[in-house]
Amino acid sequence: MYRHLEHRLAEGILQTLHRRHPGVTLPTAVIEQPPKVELGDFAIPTFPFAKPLRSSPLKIAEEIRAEAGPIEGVAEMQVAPPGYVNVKLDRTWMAAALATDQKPPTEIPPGKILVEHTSINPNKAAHIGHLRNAILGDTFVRLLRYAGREVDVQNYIDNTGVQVADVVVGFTHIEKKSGAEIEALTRQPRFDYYCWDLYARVSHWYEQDKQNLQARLQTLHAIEDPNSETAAIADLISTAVLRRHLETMDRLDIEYDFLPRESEILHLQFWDAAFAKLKERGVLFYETEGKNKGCWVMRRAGTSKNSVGKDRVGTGDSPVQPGDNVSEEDQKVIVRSNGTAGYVGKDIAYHMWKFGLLGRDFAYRKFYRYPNQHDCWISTTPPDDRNPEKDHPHFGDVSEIYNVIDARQSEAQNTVIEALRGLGHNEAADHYTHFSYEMVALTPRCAAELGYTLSDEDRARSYIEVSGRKGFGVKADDLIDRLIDSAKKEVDSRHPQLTDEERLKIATQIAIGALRYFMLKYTKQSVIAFDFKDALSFEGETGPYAQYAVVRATSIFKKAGIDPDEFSRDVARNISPANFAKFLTGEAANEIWELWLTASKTRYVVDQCIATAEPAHLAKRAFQMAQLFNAFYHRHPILSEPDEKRKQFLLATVAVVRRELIRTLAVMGITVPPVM
RNA sequence: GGGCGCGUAGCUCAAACGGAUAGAGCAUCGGAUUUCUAAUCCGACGGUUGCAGGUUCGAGUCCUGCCGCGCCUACCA
Repeated sequence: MYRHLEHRLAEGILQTLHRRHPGVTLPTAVIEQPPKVELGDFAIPTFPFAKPLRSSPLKIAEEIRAEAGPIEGVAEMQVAPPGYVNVKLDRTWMAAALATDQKPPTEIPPGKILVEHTSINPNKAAHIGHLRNAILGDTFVRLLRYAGREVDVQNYIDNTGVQVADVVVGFTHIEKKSGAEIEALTRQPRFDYYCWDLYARVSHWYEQDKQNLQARLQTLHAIEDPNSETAAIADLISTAVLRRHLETMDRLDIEYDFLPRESEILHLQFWDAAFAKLKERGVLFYETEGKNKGCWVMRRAGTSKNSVGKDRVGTGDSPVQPGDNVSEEDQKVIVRSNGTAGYVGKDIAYHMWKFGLLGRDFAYRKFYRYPNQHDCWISTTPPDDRNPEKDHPHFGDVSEIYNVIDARQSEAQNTVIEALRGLGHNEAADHYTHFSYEMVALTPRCAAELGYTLSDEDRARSYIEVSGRKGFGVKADDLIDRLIDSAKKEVDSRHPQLTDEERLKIATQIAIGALRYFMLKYTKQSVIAFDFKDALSFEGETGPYAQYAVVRATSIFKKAGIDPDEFSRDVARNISPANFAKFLTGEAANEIWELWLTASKTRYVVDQCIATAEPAHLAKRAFQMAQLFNAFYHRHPILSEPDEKRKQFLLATVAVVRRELIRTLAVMGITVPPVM
């Protein structure tokens, strides 16, 4: 509702100015929020209009105030020096709209959006860094869906790369296990933990004797032949670990629609199709000398087109031609001299498929069914898989994509975008968003707590990077377990009358709320220095704080014997919102009005999060709303309120805030327990 | 060397598009409940937004230079 009024206001202002000053080109009106509610609900700085209108900001503000006709929902405008128009909403009108949950119609842009997130190498357990990725990605999916967009969620599985090969080496060369023995192990609970340790041992084994790296090369090569015993073992392991990852993420209510695998990108010759087009358009060129001799290379994204070429200095943006002078260090090898495509090459092919530009498709089968009966599909290769399903959803061929991938890969991501551009797919490139975020590292204290010995240098750092290769990090399931244990202790002591099952369910909701909030409260570009003390906190700016506010709101209704949703419907039907007027006017009402105003901004903040690709705004908002509510709760006893009309008004306030807070938390993937 | 990012209170972080007195949480100290459960609330303390210039009516935000830190810069993925 707030967002709707903002648009209406911006238009009204511009119309007024255009009417008064025909023919003058004006910048779009900036609508801001005044620093304090007393000042108003919207603020329009008039400074930007001063120059084009050759007038003073104050005069323009006065002009807007006097000349703008009535705007529905707006009660009054005030001029504030040095140059603002402060706009006050018609509080009663607004409250009526909110209490009855009116949603102005919105235009939903056409086209499907594909969000790729998680994409963990299926060779070891997920760790806290992967949690950040999945929680950011899943929340972004929920944001888009809240805004009415159609979204496919994909989790890319690199099941044929070095990392999987390394664990295969661990099983076959270090542990010397047979296929049958490995299969038995995959049935163990938390097989991914087993791989976590083994992966670290393999890295150590390589370091001990460089000769051991031969095993990696052989294994990597063998995996590419789908009929080999090694490929079968790799598939066994990666599939089992993948299943574990899905289970881990399922604990956090994170679901996927489709799991494209690298094995299919290889077997279905996606790369060949892409390679042909890339050569044809001159995006790739064959290097005939230097260290990249014999490779097909591409200009690295972000390197200047005319910084190196001897005869091309200053010639502008002519396209790269085969044999063009791109210095060695500006070259990105896409196809190795042995003819195999590297990671970026396969990624280009995959992204052409995402946009429906490749002319090929995966085969599909069902892989994982969630408790809510939602199916997650996986890619498959027809000759090997005799029963790919004919009746599958249509994946790919989308109009916009978001790739949740950490900041370290931004260059690779930009190279894929440049390749699309080079192929002439500017439209696709423009709708390709690298949803970049920083890593989760450990505080030195946390690292020490985990039993790692630190150098003096490490101790002085503010954070230390985790390393899957070294087995250094906090595993996702371990963290979730600890959070649940910790929450369970609190619930046990607070609600001994509940059954253990009930208490565990509540503890789980609290744990997930704490974890998801923790991962969302930092902006993406901030490195999270992880510490158990912060992550296990349930007080202050945390998920449980916001959950608790909702529980309080619910308990008021419970005590009164009223169903909050039913109450809201009754407000819509029976109670004239005009009754609210006297409780919403005047200085004393500002504090409660602020609560209503905040509650009106859900959609506004959702749009802001999407526009900036930053879910942290939403977490901030949930906390602010909970904070305002807790203060309100403390200040205004509701059930004991003697004035019946005022009591109804206060209850309506609680109902609206509760509803919007539940919605906001739901977009973050956080549910609210019945009691806390 | 080049590319990207960061530097804000003791600590961890906010402040979309340049806007009114730079805000939270934690920590520290002091207070609040016979009430709809205190996982709560109120208050105090805490700032030359790394440094120096510039643009602007206005800069934490934009530009230039410098200092410090991180990541990327593999025929790995």
